[in-house]
Amino acid sequence: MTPVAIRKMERRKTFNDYIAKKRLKSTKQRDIIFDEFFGNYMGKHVTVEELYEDIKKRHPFIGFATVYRTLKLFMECGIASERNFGDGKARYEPIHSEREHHHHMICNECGKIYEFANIQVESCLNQIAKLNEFQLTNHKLEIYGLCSGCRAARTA
Amino acid sequence: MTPVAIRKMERRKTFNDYIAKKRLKSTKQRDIIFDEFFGNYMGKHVTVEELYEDIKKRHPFIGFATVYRTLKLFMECGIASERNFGDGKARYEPIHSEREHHHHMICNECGKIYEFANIQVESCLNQIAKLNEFQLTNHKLEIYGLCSGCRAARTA
DNA sequence: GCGAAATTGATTTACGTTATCAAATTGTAA
DNA sequence: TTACAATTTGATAACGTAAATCAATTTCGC
Repeated sequence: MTPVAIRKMERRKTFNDYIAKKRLKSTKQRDIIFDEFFGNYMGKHVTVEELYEDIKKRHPFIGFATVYRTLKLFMECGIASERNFGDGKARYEPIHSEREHHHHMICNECGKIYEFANIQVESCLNQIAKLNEFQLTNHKLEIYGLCSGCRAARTA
Repeated sequence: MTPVAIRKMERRKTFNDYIAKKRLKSTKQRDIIFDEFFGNYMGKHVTVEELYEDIKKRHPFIGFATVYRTLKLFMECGIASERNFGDGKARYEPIHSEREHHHHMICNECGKIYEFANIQVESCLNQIAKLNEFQLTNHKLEIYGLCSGCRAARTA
């Protein structure tokens, strides 16, 4: 089994446990949305609309509101994260692992989103939180600027 | 003159220069919004509505759209920054100084916003940008969690 | 299978932000 | 100062995302 498949199984367990704990119900819509989201969007940043359009191809009976609600559910149980890069649309991303937090560099010119992770930053933040007696649950770090490609294009 | 007053004057000059460079016009509405924003909201994070309501008390003739547009103008010339803490409303903040970048800790319980600055984080980010050939223009860092007060209240 | 509770999906509603446009204001050049 | 072009204003409409609504359907414990 590939690492991605294992990760998907882990998320599935977390989701099922959450459903059970909260006395929610397991439905085929939630299964479909889960499969689509964790099958095709690992490492991606998808808007609700994009995900909805994608799912509709194979499952035309699924409603827009259900996709919305299910993504919120994924967030609640901690298997997805929401990001906002300033274009007005929320973007959702399956969480890879609890340990490895990563961040984003967004190019102001072409809009491409690059990911990076940095241990130093993480330990800095933990120190800061500790110093301020703040119990850290999550954090977001975004760098805006010009990617190497657009920079080259500009000077050309 | 207080440091805050000096800073306000510096921002004023930046704004005037920007107006002149772009061949825009100096209006009494812009003056009023500038005074209010840089007079009462240094170190605060104000929504457009809050600022509008505040201004309306003394200047009932000012329009909502004008406040919006003027804040965008402040952003364009780099004397204000826009933040989004996940409640759907954009918040604006006068920029203290070009050098000292600061960040935010947001309590998930009481919603209070705490500020912090950290040189180590800044240098980390500069390194990361350099490594990825990314030309950094600005960045946002937000820590979400539980502040010490709410943590104490929860265990009590 | 029964029934309470949750979910769905189509739709409406809410809300923050942006666009529109006629009227007013500003800056400039004569 | 006057005239004129360009910008700005303010009220309102339009827009787009997210949330709320609600009857019909589905799930799940009994």
